[in-house]
Amino acid sequence: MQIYNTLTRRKELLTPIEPGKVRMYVCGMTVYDYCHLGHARVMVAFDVITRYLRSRGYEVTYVRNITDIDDKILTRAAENDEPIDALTERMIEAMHQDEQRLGVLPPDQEPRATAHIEDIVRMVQTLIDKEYAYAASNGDVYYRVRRFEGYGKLNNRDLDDMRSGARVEVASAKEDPLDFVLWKAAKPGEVSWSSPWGDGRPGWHIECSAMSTCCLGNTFDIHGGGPDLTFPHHENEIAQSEAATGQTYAHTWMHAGALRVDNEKMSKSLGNFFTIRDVLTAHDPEVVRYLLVSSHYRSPINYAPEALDDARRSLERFYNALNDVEPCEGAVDEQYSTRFLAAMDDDFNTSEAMAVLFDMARELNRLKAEGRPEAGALAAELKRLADSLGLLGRAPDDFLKGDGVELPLEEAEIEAQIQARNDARKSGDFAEADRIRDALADKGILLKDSREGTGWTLDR
RNA sequence: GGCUGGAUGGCAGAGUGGUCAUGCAGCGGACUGCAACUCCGUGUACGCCGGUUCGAUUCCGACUCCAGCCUCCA
Repeated sequence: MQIYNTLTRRKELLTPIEPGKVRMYVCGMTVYDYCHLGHARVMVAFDVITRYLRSRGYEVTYVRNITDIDDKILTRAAENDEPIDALTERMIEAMHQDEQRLGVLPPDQEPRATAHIEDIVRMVQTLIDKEYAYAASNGDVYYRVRRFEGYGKLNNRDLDDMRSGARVEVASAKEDPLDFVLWKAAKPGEVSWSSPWGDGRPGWHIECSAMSTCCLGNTFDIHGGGPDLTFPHHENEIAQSEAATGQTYAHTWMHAGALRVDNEKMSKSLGNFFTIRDVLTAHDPEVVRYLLVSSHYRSPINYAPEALDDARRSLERFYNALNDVEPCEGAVDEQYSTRFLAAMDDDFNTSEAMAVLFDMARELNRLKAEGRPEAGALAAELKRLADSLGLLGRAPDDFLKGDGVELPLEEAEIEAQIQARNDARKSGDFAEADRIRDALADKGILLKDSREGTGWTLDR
């Protein structure tokens, strides 16, 4: 199993600290708003990674945090005139719904920053004791970046290069402009926790260091996140954790590619984002997931409605192939799983893995056409492999007939029309038969004649 | 300016030093009453200029362009 490591900028063999076990931490959401497709991409990417590693026999402990205290949360709660807890609970629940609809399995642990204040304070104190941090005159505690030798190693960045670009903060209490905040002093009336340095709240980076260490130990196997977290967030995490523990923080750093719109990153600050829930009102969740899985996790994906149409047509191909086959036990040509595993073992190459699945679908269609009994075993194998990508888990009919989407006609009415058309066909009245078919097609019901009879699918 | 990636056929998107990615769309054929589904067949694709090589889309160098990070962002 090879994985691309952002830290070393090359693929490396996965060698878990504890044989057979993988401990993974992924930076999660700041819960002040609904998740957008960029978030979906990260969730799905690490969901596939987790599913696949498990299917390969690894015992994975997947931790993804929730940032439930932060400036943006305070601002939004104030704007809404809503208690902070109410806002964050609402958004967490929405996030769980979104995930669940996208077929993302819950992480094993979902620590919240506000539940780990003690751990955070303890880590800040350790950093102060080791002189990697200092309490400033304004009540903030800062990390002394220049004291940490390895600073910049994740991003291959030189401190002096950064310095020229760093903004000069007006009246800063920092010793050095590069220093970043570990603990923020509370302004009057703000939500706060008490600490040796006065009332305040944690800085953003420290919570991840504290919670990951807390849940997974000083050193763990994989640390992941979105593409925009490499700097400064992950760089700062390394500085905090390695200074505090004196040990390597994470072995492998994994970053998902950006989700773009019109060739620009989808992000809240650019305001060009689509929320997951909005997209799901018009598109089947599995179609959205398919779009996210069909590209390699590190490549950028350009979001466009046409891309979703393509994704839907591709899934239709799979479900058409799986339709009218009862999956069952049986021998299957091993080349499929061999190729699939080889692709996935190479840094989770889902695109290549999908190509194998399409080959299986073609073969399945052939077997079906010939009425061969091996079709059932091949269908089962196709579903089994696709399951490690979180795809093709439904009954084909559910997907092809809309699954929950409101139908333009009652099912019984559709069946009645099909019966009427078949009667017309039998009596040679093809004009009437075609009229019925066209009328149904106008409503989005597409008919398919086969040896077994006439079926239908919903055209979305 | 610094640091990362990237540029592949109509579109999306893998990959490889010399025979097929794959999907969608298109075209031809089969099946069908006609369609749909499906099957078979089908495409002078690898940004530009040099270099290495018997041979480069694939390796090396320059160039152009695109994106991300350098500020909160997944």
